[in-house]
Amino acid sequence: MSISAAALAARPLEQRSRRPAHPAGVRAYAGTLDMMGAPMSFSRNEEIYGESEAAEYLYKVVSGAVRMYKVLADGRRQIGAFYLPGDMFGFEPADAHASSAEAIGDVTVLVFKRNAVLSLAARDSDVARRLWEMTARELDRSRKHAFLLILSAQERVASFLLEMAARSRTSGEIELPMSRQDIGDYLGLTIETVSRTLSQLESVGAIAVPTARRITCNSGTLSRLNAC
Amino acid sequence: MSISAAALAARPLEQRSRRPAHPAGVRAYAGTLDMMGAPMSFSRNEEIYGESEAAEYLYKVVSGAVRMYKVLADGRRQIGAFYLPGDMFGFEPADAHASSAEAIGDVTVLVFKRNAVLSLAARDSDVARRLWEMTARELDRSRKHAFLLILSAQERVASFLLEMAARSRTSGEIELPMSRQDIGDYLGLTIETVSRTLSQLESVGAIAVPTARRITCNSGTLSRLNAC
DNA sequence: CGACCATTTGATATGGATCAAGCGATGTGG
DNA sequence: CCACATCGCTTGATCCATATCAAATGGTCG
Repeated sequence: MSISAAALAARPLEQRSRRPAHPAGVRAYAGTLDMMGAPMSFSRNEEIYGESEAAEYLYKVVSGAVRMYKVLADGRRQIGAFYLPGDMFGFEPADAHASSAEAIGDVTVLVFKRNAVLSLAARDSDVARRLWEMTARELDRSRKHAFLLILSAQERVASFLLEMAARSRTSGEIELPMSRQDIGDYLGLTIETVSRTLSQLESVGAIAVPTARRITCNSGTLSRLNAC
Repeated sequence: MSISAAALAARPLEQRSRRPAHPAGVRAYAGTLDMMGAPMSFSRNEEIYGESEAAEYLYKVVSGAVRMYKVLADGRRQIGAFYLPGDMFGFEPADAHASSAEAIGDVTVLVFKRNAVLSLAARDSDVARRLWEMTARELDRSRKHAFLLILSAQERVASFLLEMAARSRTSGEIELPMSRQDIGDYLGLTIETVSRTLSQLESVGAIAVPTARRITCNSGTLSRLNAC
């Protein structure tokens, strides 16, 4: 668990924003919101924002993957969501973050001033609508996540794989950006259980695992084990 | 589990709206949104809306309590949220409900046409902001709920009691509107475990349980068992 | 008073956690 | 270029928290 490394990276956002003029992979964006975003990069395990920090920014993933999580006093960690390219994150009902966010691998995001977005939304009802839609979609994801956590280990892992497959829209083959520990902390399982369950799904022919991070899903068989 | 009774009540919303002109407990409301609400009553275990029904309305609880839930094919049920007087519910990112909602006891709600609210929001940025805030608050609740589900039984029950105590703002004494089964389905535990855990919390002096539905909390002691 | 339903309590079973090794890939220094 | 250290993952053995099965208790309503 790279908590200490992350904590180390927790300096004020301003200091970090030595932003390259045109970072790799950032194209010209059309939407009003997208125009405002400043590109910014984070390296593996670097903290993007920390719990109880002021929620000054909204983020949109350009490349890489992000984990949003909370840690309890005794070290238990729950990952509340993974964010993949195209996803926005950083929404908070309050002015302070209730969770932390870290780069899983190297990550590029677009950063938006929360206040700027909010005041823009106050004037432009279209922006307001999009803001609401994104929050509502996030709510939907969160509810689905909560729903996962009452299922059996096999159902949780199957649902997770189906979710990732759907989101990375490379039907079949998925390249997991996160470790088994991350998966476990997202699903409320230990790494051992995640690993065993994957092996079991493989032996049943629901998936193939050519390398640890690459999984080929048999969506039909997986869905049948899924219970949702 | 009153599933069959609920299913029985699943007739179109229009048919149900033999609304009394001035149902008990409905005061005059000031806000723009509140002005538009039509009061409506539901009796114990009556369905308010069903999964995959069109999400045509938003609701605000006036009196009573509501459970929002999903049921799996094999009968497992998860309650995603409880709504108490003052809470709004029925927000959905899509046009169809992803869950069902039922009256726990007798309930009075105000009903709002979703389209009317949305088009009002498109014109009035203040309404739009309130809509967004409510959705964001709901998101926050959902995340907290997901977080609950990775804790131990004792931590879940303690958190639940603290949440209910905070929401019913009658510090100390809480009157639970829901059954042990409801609590279990909300916390991802069986009724037996809920019951045992309450007994145990009582024996430790963290709570008193004069009657099954009435619980006196020792917030200090409870928080210490809470881990959050 | 009696029937019914919700809740509590007890006995046992089990899925996943924990503890403990082993394995394979990746990277580093000699 | 290879030996070795490291790290992430897998597999095995055992334990424990909670589920399940079963029965007793209590509260409510006819």
